[in-house]
Amino acid sequence: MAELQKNHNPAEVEQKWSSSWLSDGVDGADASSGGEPYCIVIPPPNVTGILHMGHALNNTIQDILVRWRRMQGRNAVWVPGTDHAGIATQNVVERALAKQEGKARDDLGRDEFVKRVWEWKEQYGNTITTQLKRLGCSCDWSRERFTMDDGLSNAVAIAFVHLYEKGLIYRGNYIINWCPRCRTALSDEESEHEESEGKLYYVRYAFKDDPRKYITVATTRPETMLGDVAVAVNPGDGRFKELVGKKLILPILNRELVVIADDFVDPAFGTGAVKVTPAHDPNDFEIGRRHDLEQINVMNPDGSMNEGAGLYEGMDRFACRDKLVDDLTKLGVIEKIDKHRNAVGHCYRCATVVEPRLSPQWFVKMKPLAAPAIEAVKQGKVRFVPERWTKVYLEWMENIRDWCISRQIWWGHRIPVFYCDDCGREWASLDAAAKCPACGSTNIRQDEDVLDTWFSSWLWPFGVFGWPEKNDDIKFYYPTHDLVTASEIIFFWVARMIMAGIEFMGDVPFRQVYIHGTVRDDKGRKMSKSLGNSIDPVTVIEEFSADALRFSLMMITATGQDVYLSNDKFEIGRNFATKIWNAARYLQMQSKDFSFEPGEVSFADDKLSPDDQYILAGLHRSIAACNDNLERCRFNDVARVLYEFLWHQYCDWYVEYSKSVLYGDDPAARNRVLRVMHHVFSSAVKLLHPIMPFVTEELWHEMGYAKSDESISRASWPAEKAEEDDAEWGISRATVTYVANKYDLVRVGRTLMADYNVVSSGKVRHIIKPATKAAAKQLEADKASVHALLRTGELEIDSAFKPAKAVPSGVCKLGTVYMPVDDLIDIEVERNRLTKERDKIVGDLGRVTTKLENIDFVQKAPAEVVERQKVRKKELLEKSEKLNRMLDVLAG
RNA sequence: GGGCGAUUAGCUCAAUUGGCAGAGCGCCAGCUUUACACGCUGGAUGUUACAGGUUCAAUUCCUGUAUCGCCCA
Repeated sequence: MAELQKNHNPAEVEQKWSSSWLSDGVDGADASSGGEPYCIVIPPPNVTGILHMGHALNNTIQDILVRWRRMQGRNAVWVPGTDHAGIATQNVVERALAKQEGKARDDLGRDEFVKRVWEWKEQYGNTITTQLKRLGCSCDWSRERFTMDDGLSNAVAIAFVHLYEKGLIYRGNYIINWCPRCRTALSDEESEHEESEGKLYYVRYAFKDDPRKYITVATTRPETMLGDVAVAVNPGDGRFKELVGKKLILPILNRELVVIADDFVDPAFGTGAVKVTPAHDPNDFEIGRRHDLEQINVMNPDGSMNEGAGLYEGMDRFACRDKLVDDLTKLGVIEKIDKHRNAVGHCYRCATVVEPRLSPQWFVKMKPLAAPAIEAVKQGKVRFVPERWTKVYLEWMENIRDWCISRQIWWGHRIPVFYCDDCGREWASLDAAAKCPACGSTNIRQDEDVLDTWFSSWLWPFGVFGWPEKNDDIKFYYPTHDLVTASEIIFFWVARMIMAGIEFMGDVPFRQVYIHGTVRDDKGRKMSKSLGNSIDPVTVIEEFSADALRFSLMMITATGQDVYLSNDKFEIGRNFATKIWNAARYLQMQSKDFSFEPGEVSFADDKLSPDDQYILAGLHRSIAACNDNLERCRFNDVARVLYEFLWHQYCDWYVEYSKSVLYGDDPAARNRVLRVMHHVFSSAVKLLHPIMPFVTEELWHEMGYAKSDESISRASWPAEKAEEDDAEWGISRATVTYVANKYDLVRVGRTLMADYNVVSSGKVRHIIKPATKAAAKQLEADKASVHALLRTGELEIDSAFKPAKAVPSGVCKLGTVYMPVDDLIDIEVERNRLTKERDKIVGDLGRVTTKLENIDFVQKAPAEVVERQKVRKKELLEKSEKLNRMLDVLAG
């Protein structure tokens, strides 16, 4: 064994293993190897993306799951890939084009522009996957997919044609969410509502037959009045009863409007009369259809006013609003302008205010797809963790609306629908036909639009395996097991994948959905570029290490709760890695002439010391706790268990104990302790591997645990042992309890030293007066360990000890600890100390006694709980008596 | 307007089926203890947001209030 370097050098170590894993393909998986499958598909990050903390959290969790399952012996695969992110990517390339060449996409034409996007993707599109590799993600990179690659493009076309022919895809002229900056339609989910302070304008529309009379309508978007065709009132609203059917004159444009009655109108909102603009508002659109009203579009795709807006033509919609309000004021028809809070839709890619716009678009009919997907979740075929998200999912699914899937951009899967300009035939097809299937004309063309990016990602869990091929991979790995994502994506992606899985594969795409929290800054704000409060994971990796980033994230992320991050949090993981490194160094230094091979280790033939038994039992409980918490996606508990075990059980106690043996001269004992240490340490390193892959891999090799250089990620996960199994190695429950009490006793002794400031004098002497004969026997047999742990100059165990004079002392279950310090004792200080402790004990005793005197408690509480209180009372009583006796000595 | 979540030590968070409220960081005191100062030892710190209720027993279950956050309309 070569000696470990004094300090852990994560930058070097992580770089080394990262490339080693990639070149050896240790993370690859293969259906033909059989076994029990375990599969995760990555939520494909945008190809334009760079790693942010949300990704770091999301992918760390997936990596933990997949590494754990792999070590358990499952045939585990994690399929990576990226998403072509239509709008976002097109925006990026358009911006670059404008900046570098001063050109717009129209200057290049469709084919050339798409070519440029591919070039961009080839050059920059691997940024995020490279970063995921630095994070340590054990994806099977040979399976990397892209939503625009041939396989997935084929899947998209097949899915489209299938739904089209089934009548679940239709084209129609409806009000959709339009982003004037991206100049495309968006789905409802892509329009993010944000509450803001707006205004409510009250405008008077005069009657045609009597211009002195008018109806006042209220609107938040006055510019749309240029497209007004009616004014609507509620049919039950007495105020307007006589006015229905009368004609009004629209100010400015002087268009004739009719007053209509429609149930939709809320008499309590505004004035009870609303203007109706069927081409610019979804509700007005519906009213218009019911009343057969004209649809007048007054805006261009870029958000400027068109010729329908009369003299406002060419103005931007917001400039038009100002000017129009100005002009209306001059006309004297603005009654008032109120402040009004309302939620306005914003484009999720560029935050531009979304414009409701009438346009021909493609839609997926969702209700028939949603029904079985609702049923699947209700039947538990897919489980949400935490469970509360089930309700959010069901709520949305039960009120689902049709999905607008066409986008007026060039980067994406082009809609596979063709039109014949001669006979008007429309058909969907996988291949571009040469002529019209109906009339044979060659005067045909393909639809110009592309599909929503989510129309390809909803096929991801089977598309990545080559669907519609029925190959071995898809048969073996589908349905996948866990899906890990954030709550923001439930509607966009999770729900749609469930629908697609059932529709196209006949089964749900995954069994469990783990929804993790959102990463926020330490003030609770979402991390965002514009706020400038993001912490860049790559910087954290460089400053602290990927292991530190991963461990820290897990340590502070409560299940499904949001994470509050600040830079100093990463010290947790860094310090922990260093601690483990040093524990390894110590063990290595002690093992110069000792070799250890992990695997089937048995201590059945050893006479294990109490400390040995305690640490082995602790390991067994920790393995069980890790498994249990991993099963339940309680990753912070996994991290906590390992931190506590390795640091506070193994390092604080066992390593310290080991010094009493390893620096001694009993070769058999040395051998036994080294075997225990290596077994415990190598097992713990394996348990830690899913969270901290790099440092554990390094130690696995450096400590000589790796058989024929095999990666720790392929080592077997430690076998779980129940408490009753401990007996096989002679580990007894009583001894384990004794050791816990011994550590208490040691702490009492150390406190005496700290209180009297004699910690490093080396001259101090401790005397233990055991509480019972059994304790005396145990302590006597275990004296060397107690002596070493206490770090005292001299230790006596004396059942007959009676202090002749005042001696600093402390009490615990195993007995009383005395520390004679001639001349040093300040009787007053000691009396205060003991009195304080005695008072606390007496207080506790009082509470326990009250409880036990309560007949209801004794009768109704479980016997076990009552028994525990009785035991506690006995202990407290003994302790208080001891303390009283010690106080008597002081007084004496 | 509807739904969900949160409120526990100075800070960030735990506390499993209701049964002695814990950890990390920070703070205080002391340590060149032969793996580790990214460390060791010891210590202090709580009206579990508020008001009721159920219960032998409530941080935990129920009702209401307040504040903050998120989602949907």
